[in-house]
Amino acid sequence: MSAQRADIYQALGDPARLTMVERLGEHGPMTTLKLVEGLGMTRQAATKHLVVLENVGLVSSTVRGREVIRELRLEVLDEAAAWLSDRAKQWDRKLDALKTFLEG
Amino acid sequence: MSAQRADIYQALGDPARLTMVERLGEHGPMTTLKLVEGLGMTRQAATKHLVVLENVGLVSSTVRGREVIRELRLEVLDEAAAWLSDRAKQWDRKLDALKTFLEG
DNA sequence: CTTTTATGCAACTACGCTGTTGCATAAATT
DNA sequence: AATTTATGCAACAGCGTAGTTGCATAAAAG
Repeated sequence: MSAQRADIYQALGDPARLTMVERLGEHGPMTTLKLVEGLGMTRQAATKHLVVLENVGLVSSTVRGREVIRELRLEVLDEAAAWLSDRAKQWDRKLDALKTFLEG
Repeated sequence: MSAQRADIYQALGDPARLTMVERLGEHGPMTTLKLVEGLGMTRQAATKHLVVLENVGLVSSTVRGREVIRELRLEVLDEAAAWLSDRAKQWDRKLDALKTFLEG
């Protein structure tokens, strides 16, 4: 149902996580420490946010030596964006038709 | 910053609220009681969700007699969808350029 | 080999969110 | 006028989330 669907928007619905997503989109894959810079929170807090993003598939991680590289999964973000766009368009037509029906 | 931005996705990030948005999009404006049908929760719980949706501008309400009619604000939903779409496209180009740069 | 760096895991606190019940109000209905 | 219907408001419980600190580990650097 809408449960899984909602999870992605919930993941995006936190300022810290949205900022992380933006950073990954603007500058490409990076480590946890790079991501946490300027966020005003500890590394552990940031890690938790990254786990949330990973659980919904928005971010993937690769271990490289002692580092963990986090990467934005654009396909997933794109799918989430497209779903909203499609619904918005679809409902626009539907509600428009409903409106003209009620008026006419 | 991303705080206000995140609020909209957080509002969408709950199964009950997302279902309400879908219902409003599919069937047009309706009362709280119509909206709560089949959601498996009390009217009061549903009202709280509707307040959340209203606070971020996704839903507006009109009092008609003893009823309150809730309506989906498509412009706001559309804006939220467009923002995600735009970012997804923008980052796709950016990360693609970064990738070919690193490879080449 | 010692030290620094990057990270994970666990326990704990604080707070907010979701949902409930109970009561009050005000508009339709009969 | 009495009843039903649609709603709001407030207090409360439960639970999850966001954040912290502290300790452990393992790779890189010196």
